[in-house]
Amino acid sequence: MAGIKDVAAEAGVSVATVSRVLNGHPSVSADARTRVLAAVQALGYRPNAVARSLRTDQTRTLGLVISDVMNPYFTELARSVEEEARALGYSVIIGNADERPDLQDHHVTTLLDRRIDGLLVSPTDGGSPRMLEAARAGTPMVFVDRWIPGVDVPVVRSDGAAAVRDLVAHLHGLGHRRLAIIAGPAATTTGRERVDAFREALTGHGLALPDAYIGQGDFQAASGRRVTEGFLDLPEPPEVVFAADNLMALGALDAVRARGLRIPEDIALAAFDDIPWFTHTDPPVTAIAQPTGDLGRAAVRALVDRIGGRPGESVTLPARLVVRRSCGEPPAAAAPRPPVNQSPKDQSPVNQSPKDQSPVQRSTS
Amino acid sequence: MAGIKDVAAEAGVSVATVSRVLNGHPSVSADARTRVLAAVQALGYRPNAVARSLRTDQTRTLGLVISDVMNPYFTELARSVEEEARALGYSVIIGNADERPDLQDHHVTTLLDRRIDGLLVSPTDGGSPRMLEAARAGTPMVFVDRWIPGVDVPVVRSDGAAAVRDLVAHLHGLGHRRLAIIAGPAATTTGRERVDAFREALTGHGLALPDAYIGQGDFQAASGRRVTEGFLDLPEPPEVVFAADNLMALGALDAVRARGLRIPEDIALAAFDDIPWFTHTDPPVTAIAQPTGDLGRAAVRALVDRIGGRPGESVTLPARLVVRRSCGEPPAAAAPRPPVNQSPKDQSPVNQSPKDQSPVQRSTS
DNA sequence: CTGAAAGCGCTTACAG
DNA sequence: CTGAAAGCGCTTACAG
Repeated sequence: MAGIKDVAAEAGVSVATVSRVLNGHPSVSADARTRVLAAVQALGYRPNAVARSLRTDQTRTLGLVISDVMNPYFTELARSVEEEARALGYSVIIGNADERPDLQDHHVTTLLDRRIDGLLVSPTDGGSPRMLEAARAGTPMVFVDRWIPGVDVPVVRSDGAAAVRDLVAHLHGLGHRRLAIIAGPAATTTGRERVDAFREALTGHGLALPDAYIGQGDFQAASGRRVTEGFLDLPEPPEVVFAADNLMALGALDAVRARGLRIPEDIALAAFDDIPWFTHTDPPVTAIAQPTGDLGRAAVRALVDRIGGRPGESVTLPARLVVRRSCGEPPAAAAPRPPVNQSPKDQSPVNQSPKDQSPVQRSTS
Repeated sequence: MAGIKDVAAEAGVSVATVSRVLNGHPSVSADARTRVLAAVQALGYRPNAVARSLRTDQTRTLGLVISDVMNPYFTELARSVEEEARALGYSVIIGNADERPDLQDHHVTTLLDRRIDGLLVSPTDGGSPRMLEAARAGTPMVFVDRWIPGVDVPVVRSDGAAAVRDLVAHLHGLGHRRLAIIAGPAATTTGRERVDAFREALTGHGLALPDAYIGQGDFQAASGRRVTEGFLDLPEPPEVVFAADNLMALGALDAVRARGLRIPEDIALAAFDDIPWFTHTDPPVTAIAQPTGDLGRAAVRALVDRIGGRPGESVTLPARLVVRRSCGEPPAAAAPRPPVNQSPKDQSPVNQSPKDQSPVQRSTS
């Protein structure tokens, strides 16, 4: 593979000059520039990014550590992150923690060893050692989706509280009174917040959230199934199961189906995180949709700001309720608060435009 | 950040000695080793992978260029690739081509600039310039899922011909005679092969595949929708639509639903590539499942072999038919050839073990 | 067993 | 505008 020396020789200049034209340095004669460019072309020369990184101390690479690639929500997040990063001249290396703190640490370590310029993390837990260390050491970093309280890093996330209130109002309007939740890990902010938002919304309607109606899941399908089975075994099973993510909703569907029960007649189901397939499940699943693409893009911009020494903006975007049929047919008129996006067509999200929504709330970290 | 010099100073040895203990070189005194290790510990030293790569000319990194991350099939493939790579001491950088040759080339270029040790590709097309160039230049490379004829690189893929025959037999047994296919891009091997296999299977039953029943899709949901609408507009619409991937099947579901038609009563649907959600769609979708995890792992092993100078084994694994209800209720007994995996429970794949299946056919490239 | 030194492929002050 | 030279953080023959 041709190196910079070969190009210099071919062009009849020094490697310094080659480097200058390659990096757009102004002081190069037109003649030299032409010859260098020709040589580059002739040899098919491509600069060695490893050597350049060592010298310049920057890799133009971002690390993204997510909790679970198999979760469509994170897949979409990863996709939008890569897009925005590419637009800004960065590559991204994805590390999949699979909801395991040890794997998360493995990826953080590997990424840091490779001297990535900045780190985007959706923490699996309260903070694995290496991750906390990275934050303390001043590595440019921003949290997406999930974050760790007390760590001074910008947070880009969505606030589902209003949507959860809409959901509970919708359920209450449908006559449901015994509502249960499949919670995510308490070690995650999203795990906690969604339960809190749900509980508060219930309180608003004079309803309680008994411990028996809080099932501990781990954001994976199997746990959704297990928890739902537990709910169904209760002397007084809930009328509604709200899964805190889409994979646990899949598990809940598995469990309900295995018992031969019908949704929503026998039990209603709703989920946090919307996905295209929810339009086509039996029945279509009522869900809370996040502006995932916007989150990914905002997170990259915040991180690139930090890398550039600027403050880096924390962003909170609203989620929204998408009503479908899994909680029961809403009465023709008179919903307590008009549910959003309840079009009869209800097109699958895959066909929609990528610009999800606009921010509702912003604050500088 | 502490460098090797700091460690050397702290331990009272030369950097050469530090390097030796870090790399497990045998000729180091026990005493020196102890002191170095203590210094490493004390300083929290981590070797700079960039510098090491420059020196050793290897990055311990694999590049994976896939056609579409948002496709659950490729997500799973990427996951298994990363797992196996990690087990073998490699990191992987994923490039998402989004079915665009120009983006594919962008990622190949970026990956090569970073001097990855080997490249795993599922080509989007007949071969973008930079990719062909990489193959010609002798970059260790292997194709997964899709490949390019005439390029001398090991291929790890699955053969769906037998499963497609099973599918057609199943459909024929159900009384269907007008069968249509939503094809993938003709520039991809999987795009072509699935149509060919379908046509041949039809011929086996004395059925033809008229041009009007071959819709040109691009493996994306929108194309599945568009093609299906075209089918439904035909004077004599097909009785069955077979989508060549799961995203186009999603689009087909959208289209059928928008027309207010029922599956399988009004039109039957089957898909290539199985996903957990197919169990819960309305109705559950009959699909052809690939041993995705096995493919990813075999591909990594083949690539690591090539990197190590060994030949690198091409592998072909069989896909299998999973019968559900989207093509009609099979007659209680007497299926023409017993469809595989038609358990009444039909558990969602998410709960199954990761070891998919064993190879049926192997050949050394 | 150990250290001084060269060198991986670049970039960038420093002179001229 | 241009080139010689230093140096980024490592690894590895080469002497000793």
